[in-house]
Amino acid sequence: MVRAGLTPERLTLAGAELADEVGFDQVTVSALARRFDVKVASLYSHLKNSQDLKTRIALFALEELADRVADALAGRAGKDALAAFADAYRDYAREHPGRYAAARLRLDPETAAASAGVRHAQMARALLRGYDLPEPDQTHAVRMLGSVFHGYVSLELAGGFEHSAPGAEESWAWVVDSLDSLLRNRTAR
Amino acid sequence: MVRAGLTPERLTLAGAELADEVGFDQVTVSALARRFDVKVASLYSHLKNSQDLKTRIALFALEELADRVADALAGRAGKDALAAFADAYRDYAREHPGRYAAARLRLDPETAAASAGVRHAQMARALLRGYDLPEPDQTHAVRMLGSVFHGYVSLELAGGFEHSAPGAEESWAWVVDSLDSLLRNRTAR
DNA sequence: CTAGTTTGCCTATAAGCTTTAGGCAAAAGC
DNA sequence: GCTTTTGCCTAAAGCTTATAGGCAAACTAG
Repeated sequence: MVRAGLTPERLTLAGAELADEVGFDQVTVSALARRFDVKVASLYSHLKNSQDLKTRIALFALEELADRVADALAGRAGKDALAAFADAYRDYAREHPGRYAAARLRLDPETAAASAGVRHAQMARALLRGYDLPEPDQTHAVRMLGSVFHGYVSLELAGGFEHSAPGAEESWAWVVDSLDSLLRNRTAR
Repeated sequence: MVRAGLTPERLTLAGAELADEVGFDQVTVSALARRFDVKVASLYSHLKNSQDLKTRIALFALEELADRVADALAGRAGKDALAAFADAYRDYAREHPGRYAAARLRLDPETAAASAGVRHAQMARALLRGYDLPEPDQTHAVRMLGSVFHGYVSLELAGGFEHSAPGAEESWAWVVDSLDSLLRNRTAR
């Protein structure tokens, strides 16, 4: 019989695609095996277990998202950078809802410290340099940006803005604009 | 044999408690049956299925949280009301992480329309009356508040603020303060 | 190029969760 | 007290995770 050519990397990528299609919490070792037309047990040579698969997908998504954000940020500053950062985040979540959900998986501290999550934090700080905030305000601001972006995207994906006007797009612009003026104000104090 | 006295209400409450103990996504019909020392099949006379259980817990949590927010808001206005609203939200999530997660379950439109989710939206709008925003800004602001509160709480629960200074408490105060001044500024325009 | 080793996917199996069908006894109604 | 209703039961099937052990394909050496 011909071998399927399974590797942790291919399984992770396929898992990410599966997550986007059916939702991250519907990603199972069984479903992944079906997708490769292979018996379930075969995957356990490449993955420790189901949790391992999910962690790999999460790390993959964190990397991919960090790359996108980095691209978006390149050569921009101030409000322009803020909007690019925000959009990169939101667009990724809308294009890849399953991967986005994966990126929110709680990782154990060591795994998190070695993940692209670190880059995310660094980029947020780089972005905020344009607003010249003293500590601890900068940290507060990093947390606020993370909260707003994650919160908005998560409510939007959950369909929270679907059944009312104005559209999610307009509110997003308003929110980004508000954050910009907020940060500029905080600088001035 | 003595009957256990199962009802949908008791099962929902026990399910909420279970969610707080082990996490909302670990709530299973099996675990609930164990908790009542009853066979699994017995629960299916009271619950349509596993999804039904989760929906009931979600609706319960939405009600409970709405009650708390209403209490917190009573007799307050302006920044005082904003802080009370924010704290009610965050405190509930920290006391009842499982119920909080349940409250974020995606409901089908009809169920959502009949849920306490409606009250949440109304209270947010009531809160914002103190800032005197014209439409569509008020809607944008409702969405922003929801995003920030949900985002912050969700990141905090996920342990995102655990391994760095300053504490989550201080950033929360900063965020609430920022939102207040942001909203006051928006009014002035 | 063939013999030995490693590797990859297999079958078999067990245990847990969901859900349905049908049974029997406790509680409620008359 | 007798009947009806209700509540929890056993049984069973299908799906998931996970482990153990087998056989053949692919690599590695001589």
